[in-house]
Amino acid sequence: MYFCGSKKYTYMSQRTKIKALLQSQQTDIDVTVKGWVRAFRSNRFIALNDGSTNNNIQIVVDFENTDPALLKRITVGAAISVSGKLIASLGKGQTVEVIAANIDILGDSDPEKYPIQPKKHSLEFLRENAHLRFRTSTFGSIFRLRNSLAFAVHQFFQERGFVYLHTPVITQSDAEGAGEAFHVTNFDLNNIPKTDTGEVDYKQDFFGTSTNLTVSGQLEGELGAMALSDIYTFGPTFRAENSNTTRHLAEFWMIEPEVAFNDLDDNMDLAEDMLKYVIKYALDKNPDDIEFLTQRLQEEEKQKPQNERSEMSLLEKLQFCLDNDFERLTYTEAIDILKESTPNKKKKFQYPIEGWGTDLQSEHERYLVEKHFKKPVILTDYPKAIKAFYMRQNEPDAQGRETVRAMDILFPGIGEIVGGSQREERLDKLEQRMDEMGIPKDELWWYLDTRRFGACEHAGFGLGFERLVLFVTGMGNIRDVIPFPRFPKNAEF
RNA sequence: UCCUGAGUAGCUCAGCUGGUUAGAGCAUCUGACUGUUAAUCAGAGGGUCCCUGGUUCGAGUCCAGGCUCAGGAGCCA
Repeated sequence: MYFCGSKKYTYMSQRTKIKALLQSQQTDIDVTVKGWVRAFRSNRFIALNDGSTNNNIQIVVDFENTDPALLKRITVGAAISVSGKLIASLGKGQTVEVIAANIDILGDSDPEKYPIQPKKHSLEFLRENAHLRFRTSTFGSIFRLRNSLAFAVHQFFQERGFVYLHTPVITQSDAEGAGEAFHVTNFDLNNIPKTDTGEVDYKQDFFGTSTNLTVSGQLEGELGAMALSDIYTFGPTFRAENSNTTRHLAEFWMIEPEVAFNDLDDNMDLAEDMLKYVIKYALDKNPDDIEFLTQRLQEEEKQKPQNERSEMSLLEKLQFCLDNDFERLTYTEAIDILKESTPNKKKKFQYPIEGWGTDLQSEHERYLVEKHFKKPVILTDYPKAIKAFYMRQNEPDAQGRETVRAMDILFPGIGEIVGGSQREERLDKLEQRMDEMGIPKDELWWYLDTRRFGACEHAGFGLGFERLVLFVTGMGNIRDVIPFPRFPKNAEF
């Protein structure tokens, strides 16, 4: 426990973290190190890890002069404390090692029962052991990177004077229509109060109304931006969609900046700057983890046929992303490119491009990003009919086609990582659109008030944090980049 | 939710057209060895073949239904 007060507490009693030991310029010094045993070889060499880095420190045990009963308890997964001398390593493979003078077993780990072995495990198996998977090199690296990215997000916005706004997790309506919401209720589900007409009587529920978990903080975010100018949210978001993919979670973290007086171009600049900033931060802060995951991905790609392997390594992909401007084009331009594309002409698309107005399929987005431009792409000005009610309407073009000021950022291997728009600030246009789409205006009276009192141009976007972590770690399944994933048929841990 | 594939030892997997006692590598245990890096060598233990039902003299294998997982699609971030 760490207390603030008149007395000073050291919260790491004489323990040196392994990251610091491995970087130590000094040798022949006495140290104490604590961690979990990753491997114990030849009764002599302990690979010890404490999570401060993906590298282990080697502990050398004088087994001939150590109690055999103690040696038997140095098993994979055990927590131990070692004090001894840090020396330049006598063997190859590491620069320094600790010659153990004293070893304490802090917590035993029964080798017959401990599931994590010093070998390759499948990601599926580790997902079933999510409580222990932090102890593997891969997941250690993933969650250190996730931490760095989260911190970098805050630092990016804080440096620019944004206000971190906490939007509610429990909301009254699913007005945005951004997917199915989870209901929140305090009713006894075996005895739900009904009205005379047989409908659920929400008046008797905790909030006196039907409530659910938030599907987006955007609408509340806009309220903040209409006074604080520049805000962002960063919190959990919930969707009850029955999505079974490598890119969807029922509980995920979303970053949603909302900026007054910004138009769509400003919005795109902000999103691109932010993505580059946080990726650069991760590269600078966690080079060892990126390096490890780069190698992991290379090993994994060796299993694939040649034509499915990616041209760039993970490290190269991240660097490439920093060094190049994202390609910006309109939906209409994208349709023209797709129409003229080889796969479309050769009828290789499962959904051929037939005309203007329908939404792009995953295969089309992948073609644009991975084959045509070979870099991140920002698509703008989508057809009005396929986008949300709050997006600002453009003037119809010469052919009478109606679009809105939307933007989607598409990343290689991930697809849509950011979705955003300039918002419709004109009350009449907004109300008309809500009527057309059947959005209840009375429930959103507070949202419409921002258009009644001091409305102004503004824009924002939503970034799926796990999709960003997917990209930076090079992992293939979104369930592996959040500590305890929530998805259909699974809420374990 | 749809399509495809999978479920066999703690893990990763093999098991052919149904046929005695279901196999391998790694892990574990015992012993040997001791500057190892996925240590090595010898031996041992370890199975509800996902579940339920069916066909058959006989089912890990065939059929039906279900459950779970993976990949792809849809929805989206």
